[in-house]
Amino acid sequence: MAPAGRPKAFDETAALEAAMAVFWDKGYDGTSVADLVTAMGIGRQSLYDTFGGKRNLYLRALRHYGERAVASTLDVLTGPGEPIDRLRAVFQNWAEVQACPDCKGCFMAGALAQLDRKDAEVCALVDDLQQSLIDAFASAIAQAQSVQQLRDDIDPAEMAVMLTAVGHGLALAGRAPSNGTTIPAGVRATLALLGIPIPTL
Amino acid sequence: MAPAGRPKAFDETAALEAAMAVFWDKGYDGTSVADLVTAMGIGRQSLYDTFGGKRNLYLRALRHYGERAVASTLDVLTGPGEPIDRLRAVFQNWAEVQACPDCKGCFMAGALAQLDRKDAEVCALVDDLQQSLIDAFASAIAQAQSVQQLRDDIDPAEMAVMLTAVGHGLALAGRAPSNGTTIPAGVRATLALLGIPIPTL
DNA sequence: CGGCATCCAGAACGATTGTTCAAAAATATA
DNA sequence: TATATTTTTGAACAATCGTTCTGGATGCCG
Repeated sequence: MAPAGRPKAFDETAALEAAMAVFWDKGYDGTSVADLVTAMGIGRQSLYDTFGGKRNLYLRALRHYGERAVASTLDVLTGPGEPIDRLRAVFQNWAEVQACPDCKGCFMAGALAQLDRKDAEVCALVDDLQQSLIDAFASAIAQAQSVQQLRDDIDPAEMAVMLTAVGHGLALAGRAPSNGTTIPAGVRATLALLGIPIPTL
Repeated sequence: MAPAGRPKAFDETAALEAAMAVFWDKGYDGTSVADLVTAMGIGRQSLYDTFGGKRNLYLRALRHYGERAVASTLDVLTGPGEPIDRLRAVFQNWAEVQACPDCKGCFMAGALAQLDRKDAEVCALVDDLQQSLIDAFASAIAQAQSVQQLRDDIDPAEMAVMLTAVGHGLALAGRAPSNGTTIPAGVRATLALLGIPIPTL
């Protein structure tokens, strides 16, 4: 049953994504609630009623990012197609996303770097996302190895850790102004090192 | 000629390193000048007289980090010994440093992630440090390739970008609580992928 | 219609921020 | 000793922060 009263005049997830964009761009401490309300296009009171304050809003934005961006690469890794093609697709996608001039890196990586490590809630959330990424990588790697598409002298779990580290490192480099040339170079070297043929990048 | 007057009662570089530790741990926005003066053990006025405020102090801490930590791995990369041994030494050193329980990752990586990208001064400083790291890696890689210690089918510059990305990614992961197992795993996979034999890690 | 839930605008809250001012105490050089 | 410079302590600055309160307008439900 719908509650009696005036319905929300704004799309909650749209507002959440707007907030995520601001946090993504300026970091947690760098964004004020004034920035948020103008970017989200809602009143300050609505922000507190709906999201419960700045910190809760940030946590929701982080979860939303996990359900969107992380889940999308998760889908690619566990999707159909040859396992080696899925691995290549992930890195190619990352290269495209991160090399754009106004790229802001990875929201999760930024959260990992700038948030208080003693904040248990954020640490747990980020750890979960990162672990699910590593697991998906590991299983795709194991599949590729089992069909002789990838050298099998390296433990899939350890290789998965390394590949996510590459992703995070490139996402960090994506914040620098010179990302247009460094990101594709890093992706190219990674794929070459894995023995994955590259069409053109 | 020494200036007439009461000499400084504190060691300037020691205070700078204390400030760097705080910035390193809590980030720029996360540290207040009150945190700084207590950690540095000096008066608030002395901080402004000697370092010229919070922002200048942060810039000096960043430069100091560049002259210490970055320069030390630079020395290893360009130092004596077989080129492949120097590459391995760098990663082993990183693994040791980052896997300790209270590791704070890489100061430069943190600066890259949390500082305003529009801050030209910080961007230029970090870019310089990163580029010098990449260059040192590239030349060590090229040397290793020229003596058949490393596969030579990959461009040294691109491989260097990838390796620094791995370093930054692992430094980011080093901030997470589970760094004790993930960091050595990532380093192991990286060295194995390069075909560098690993003693025991 | 009448109550309820939401919206917006704006003022105000206390707390903390980075920074500066002021005066007394300390120690070097001349 | 006298002068100059720095140190320390403590107070105060204006600005911004996240948050809450107030009031009035709006629209769905029963």
